[in-house]
This record gives sequence, C-alpha cells and structure tokens, in this order.
Amino acid sequence: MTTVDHLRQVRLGNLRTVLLALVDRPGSRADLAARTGLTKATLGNLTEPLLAGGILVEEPATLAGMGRPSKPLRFHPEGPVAVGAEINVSHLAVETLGLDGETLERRLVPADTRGATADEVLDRVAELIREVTGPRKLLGAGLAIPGVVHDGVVIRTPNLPKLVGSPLAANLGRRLDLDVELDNEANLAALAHLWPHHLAGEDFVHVTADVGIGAGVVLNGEVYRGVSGFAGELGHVVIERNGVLCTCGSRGCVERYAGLDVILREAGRRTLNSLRKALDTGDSRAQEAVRKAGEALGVGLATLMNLFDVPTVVLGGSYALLYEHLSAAVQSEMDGRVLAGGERHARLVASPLGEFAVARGAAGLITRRAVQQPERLFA
Amino acid sequence: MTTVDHLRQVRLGNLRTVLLALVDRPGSRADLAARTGLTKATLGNLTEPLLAGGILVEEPATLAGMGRPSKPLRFHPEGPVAVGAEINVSHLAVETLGLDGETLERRLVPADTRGATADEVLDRVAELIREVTGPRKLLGAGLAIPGVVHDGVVIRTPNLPKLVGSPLAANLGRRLDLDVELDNEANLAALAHLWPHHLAGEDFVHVTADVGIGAGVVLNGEVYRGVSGFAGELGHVVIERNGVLCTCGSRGCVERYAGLDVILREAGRRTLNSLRKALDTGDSRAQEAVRKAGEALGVGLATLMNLFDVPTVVLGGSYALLYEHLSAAVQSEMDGRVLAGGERHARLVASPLGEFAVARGAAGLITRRAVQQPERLFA
DNA sequence: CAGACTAAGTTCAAGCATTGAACGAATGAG
DNA sequence: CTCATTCGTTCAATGCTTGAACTTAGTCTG
Repeated sequence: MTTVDHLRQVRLGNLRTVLLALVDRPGSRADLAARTGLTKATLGNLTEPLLAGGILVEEPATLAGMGRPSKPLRFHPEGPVAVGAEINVSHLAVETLGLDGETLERRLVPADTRGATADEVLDRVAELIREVTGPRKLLGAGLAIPGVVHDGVVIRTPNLPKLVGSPLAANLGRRLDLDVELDNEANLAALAHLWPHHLAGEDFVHVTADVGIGAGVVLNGEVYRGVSGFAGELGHVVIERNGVLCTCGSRGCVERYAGLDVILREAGRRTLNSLRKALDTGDSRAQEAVRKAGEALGVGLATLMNLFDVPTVVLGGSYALLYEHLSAAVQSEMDGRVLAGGERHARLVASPLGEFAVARGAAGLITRRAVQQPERLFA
Repeated sequence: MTTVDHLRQVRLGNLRTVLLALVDRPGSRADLAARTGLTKATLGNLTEPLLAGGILVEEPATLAGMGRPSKPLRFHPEGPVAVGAEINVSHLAVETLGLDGETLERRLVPADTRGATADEVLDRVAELIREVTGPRKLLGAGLAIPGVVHDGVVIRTPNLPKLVGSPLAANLGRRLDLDVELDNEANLAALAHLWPHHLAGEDFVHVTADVGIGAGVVLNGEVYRGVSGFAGELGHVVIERNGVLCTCGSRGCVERYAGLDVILREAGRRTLNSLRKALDTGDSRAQEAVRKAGEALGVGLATLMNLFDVPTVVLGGSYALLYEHLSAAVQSEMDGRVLAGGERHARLVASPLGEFAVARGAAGLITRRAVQQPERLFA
C-alpha cells in the first residue's frame, strides 16, 4: 500500500456508489449528490473522468421549474458493453448488455453440445458472440455452463462430460482476446434476478430444472457460491433417505423426483412443449406428474429455507413455464415444513426473465464487476 | 459524512487491522507493521492512544539478537473484558473473556429454567455475572438462549416457552447497566470456534444436540444468521418426507432421529452420563442407538453440505461427548451423499471446547465487536 | 572498551480525496 | 429588468498515511 492507495480506495468506493446510483436511474450531479450523500463538489470531481472517458454522457438539459436547469448524466449510449453466453445441452444463447442494464442483442440457437468437444463448442460460442457484438468496446464476457466451476475450469458437469477439466474461460478468452468469467448457470440465472435490477429482493433462491436441478442462492445481495463452488446443489438434497438411487451415489435426491426428465417420463411426454399442451387440455396424468414433482420440490425447498432462511423462492426455467400447475404443491409443502415465527412466510414467485435469463446473468457478471471495480472502466 | 469522517474511517479500519493482528499474537510496532502492511510510523500513531487508554501495554523489552530491542505490545492485563452468559433448560453458565482471548473466570450452575419467568432467570443470570466480573471495565455482555432471536427479543424457543416475546437483551442490560447482545446458542457455539481463535477454519458448521438440534453456520469468517435469524435449523431438515411427525408440524425432521432425547430413549437411558457409561462397557443397545442417530445426522449434514458447501463439520455439545461412537456413521453417510469433485472431502471433527463453548461464544460476541468497531474501546 | 553495526521507534514535510462555503451560471416569476 | 432559485464549479482547509531521515538502544568485533 503506497501513500496514495488508501485515499484511492476511498475514491473508488465513492465512484462505485455513484455508478450504482446511476444503474438505478440517471440523474444530475445535484441529484446524485443527494442520493449518495456525497457533496456536489465531489460529484463534479468523480464524474469528470467518466464523462471524459466516454462512460457517461451529459444530456442537454431538463427544464423543470425554477432555478438553473439540471443536466442529467446517464451511461453513454455508445459506451462499453458486456456479453454473456450460455452453453447448454440443447442450445447456445448469447446476450449483450449495456451498463445501464438495457439488452442490446440476443440470440438463441439449438445446438447438440453433448457430444461436442470443448473446442468445437467454444468455436461456435465465439462465432455467436462476434455476431451480437458491434463496434462498442467490450468489457468482457461471462460464460455459463450447467456444472460446477472453479477458477475458470470446469470441475463437474454430468451432462457435458467432455468439458470436465477444460479451462473454458481461458480458452474462450484467447479466441476473443477478452476477459472471460466462467460460472455455473444456476448462479448466473440467480444473478440475473439481482443485477442490474432487483427482481426478488436481496435474499432469495432461484431454482431451475434442466436435466438436473440447480439452485442459485443470493444472500445479502451477493451470489453465494460456497468454498468450492458447490453451494446450492438443491438437486442432491435428500428427501427420502432410502429412496431412489441417484447418479450421484446417494439415495432419495430431490432431482430423482422433481427433475424435468422425471416429470416428462411420469407424464408420458417427450418434450416440455408437449407437456404444457397436455396440461392446458387438462390431461390428468400430466397434472399428477407435475403435482408430485412439486411436492418433492417443496420438501427440498423447505429444507433449504430452514437452512438459508431466505424469504423468497424464484422458480425459473422449465419450472417457470410450469408455474401455474406446480406452485400449489410446492407452496403447500413449504408452508407445512418451513419453521415459522412472527410473520415469516415463504414467498414463491415465477421468474419473469424467460429463456435468456442465464445469458443475461452471464453478461451481468461483467457489467457488475465493472461497476464494483470502477478502475476497470478506465483500462 | 463530514470531511473528517472519510479519513476517520480509514483510521478505524487500520486500527481494526492492528487489533486483529494483536489478537493473533502480541508484537512490537515493527513486527505489527510488517504483519499488517502498514508503516512503522502509522503504527506509532495508531498504538499511542491505545497505550494511553489502557487497552495495550508495552512490555519491558525483548533482547533478541542485534539491533535495538523491540518492546512488544499486548493487551493490557487490567484492560477491559467481556462477559458471556448462557441460559439453558438445565443450567446457566457464564464466562469472562479478555481481549487477548484468555478466559478469566467461568461458572456453571444447574438451574431448572423451564418453568421460570424471564425476570426470575435474568435475576439469576445477573447475579452470576456479578460474581465473575471483577473491577475491570466491562465492554458488554453476550447472552445465549436456545431459540431464535431478533433485535434482542426472543422469537421462538420451544423449550423455554415463557421467554417468547421477552426483550431479554434490554432487560438484562438494565439490570447490569451494560450493553447486552442476545443471540442463539447455536450461533454462539459456532462463534466460539471462530473467535478469538480459528479452531475450524473460516467456513464450517457447528452442530450440537440438546433438546433440539442446532447448527451454527460460519461462512467466510462470519456467522450466518439469515434474514430472520432462522438460518441453520438443521434439526428440521427433512430426511424422510413421510417419516415421523415433528413438533414443528413437518415430518421426518432430523431432530426426530438424531435428537438427544431420541438417542437416550432408544438406548434405554435417562442421562447422557449413563449413556456414556453404557457405551464404554460395550452395551450394544446403546451403541446401536448412537449409530442410528449418527446415520440420520449424516444424511442431514450431507444435505447441509450440498447446500452450503463448507469443508468442515464440528460436532459439539453432547455430540462431541459421543464423538467416538457417532463419527463413523455420520462420516459414512456424508461420504456417500455429499457431492464430490476434485479433492473435496467432508472433514468431521469434535469440538475441543466442552461445556463452556456457548458462554465463551457469547463473550466473544462482545470482544469481537470491540475489535471490529475500535471506537467502542474509547467510549 | 571503543567504534561499527543493526534494528526499533520517532519526526516531519508531502500528498491527496473530501468538504463547505463562496461564487458563477442559467432559468422562471413578477 | 430584477429577484429568487437551483445547478455546477472553485478553492482553501482538514487530517490521515507515507517514506525518508533521524534518534535510540542494544550487539558484535577487535
């Protein structure tokens, strides 16, 4: 720590505060000063390099009432952006995201990645990313995979076995000459509900079902990943200790009762769309399959809530699509099993984000990092 | 924020860093400078008021090799202390703790608190605290109860129903004219393993069985309490969704299989001591009861580890006393059910702290707060 | 025993981000 | 046109850390 560094930390912290306020909404220097608790003078200082660096723009002026009109500041429409990409077993998705939280481009293509090598997949991802990124400066790329990740390397991914041990972040980074951050799709889907906009508060769990069940846990406004990146493995929470054998070696894992494959099999359907049609026409076998899955999921979620004590559960992905047929059973199990005290109540909601949630979260990883470490914006 | 405040924050942060280094071990100004990354000059500045205020003392001098001898600084032996108290169904315990982490006094008395009112219990606690605190300045008192707590008020405590809704912190504070912090015994037992000394790393779960089962969760060096203080309710993790009915309204809770009352009943014993004697003499009914409890606990812990992803489980309280007869079954279930990847391995250890763990943790709450908010030391 | 050496602790001017007050700028009201 | 009002900038003051120079208090060598 040199002499400058301590004061520089203060400055960077204030810069972060200001940028966070701007993500919330644009505002003039005076308005930002009021919102952040800093002085107008400091705001002039802090925003000057952001304006000079093309991160922010000053809008013409807003004529509103008496006094000198304010010139609101907002993120520059030609400023830097981030891109997020999702590698899944049946599709690839990419999305570009501005610092202001606006989606710029998105693309989703079917792809059978199960048999593909890491290089083949990354080539295709890099191509997609090039398609959606224009001339604007790129802050970096976020990359999502269905599996556990550590230090940019895939540790475990039951459904894409050829990717295990592969340093995806570094390899995609080399292809694009870009900083790449690799993370679990469950974490990133959860992040998409936290950043850039709070869609479910600062403490919640986001649950999706693909082949397995993944939960992204947000505690105190931060995605909780655990020591080794294994946190939130809701799919392997045990609900029947002598139950069905699981691929993980355990018995009675939630995944074996509430996984999408189980629901489809029980309902006698091949695809999620077919299942939804059956549900809409009142097919009782389909409804029963979904209800039973909801019960199992509810038991697992009750356990999760008793351990994490978060007030909200967001059902995303396939679960969001089945929400109306699923939620009653889930809610009922949770209500009966979550420890109550005072006005504690488990709130269950469907994700509003749809199929781009993961890619958006991956991009959000990058814009969030840029705001939290503002020095990156000047690099 | 006035102009001073930003710089004051820097100073307080550095003060905290220095105090944390001193909790680790005493050291001269030069040594502390090296350990904290600050300069010798800053250390002179920071320690001066601590010495003047009687928080630290300068030891005579250590003659060790060449150069001017260093004068190590340590916490003043007559400096301020904290006291911790535990209210339990069958006993009360208190312990005083110095800033250096040394235990000064402790006392444990049997007490039947089940039927007592809050006032009766607090009178007795205040009396005990007065017995163990000498003339040294008191930084505050920590108070532990078996139950859920929020803002100094008891929210839920199945075994001490008369205390529900009672503002114990304020009421004990009034009796002693002292700052009192109220917390859950499970959290405080966990804290005792984290502060003042790391006994199980920075990420672990501490589990005890009394009437119920309580887990204190430490994530990233902080006790995790959850949004409403309900986090870590391992006792109500479901391991058999259609299992035994629990007092909480759910079915198949871990508590119903691994609670101390269940173990004793299954073993046909009345007290923990009698159970231990039976185990030592090779009583197979007792051994089987403990083994079965260990299995159930292991299933619940596996679920917990798959959600929190911490590397270590500490068995404390009664479980620590049963450790040698319990650990194999627990470990075996965990090994079979915790999701593995790389060199991930669930480490199971017995708490070394014994029956004062909770009271010590309660006192630690206060000394820790004093170090983390050093301005309190000058009040 | 004297002088060289070594390391601890202190002194002090320099650097820097924020602040508050004063000031200049831009507009509406009368 | 003048005053009130609000926005944004300028500037001296504040106070904490820093690094280098300096002082202090010992050991080591011959």
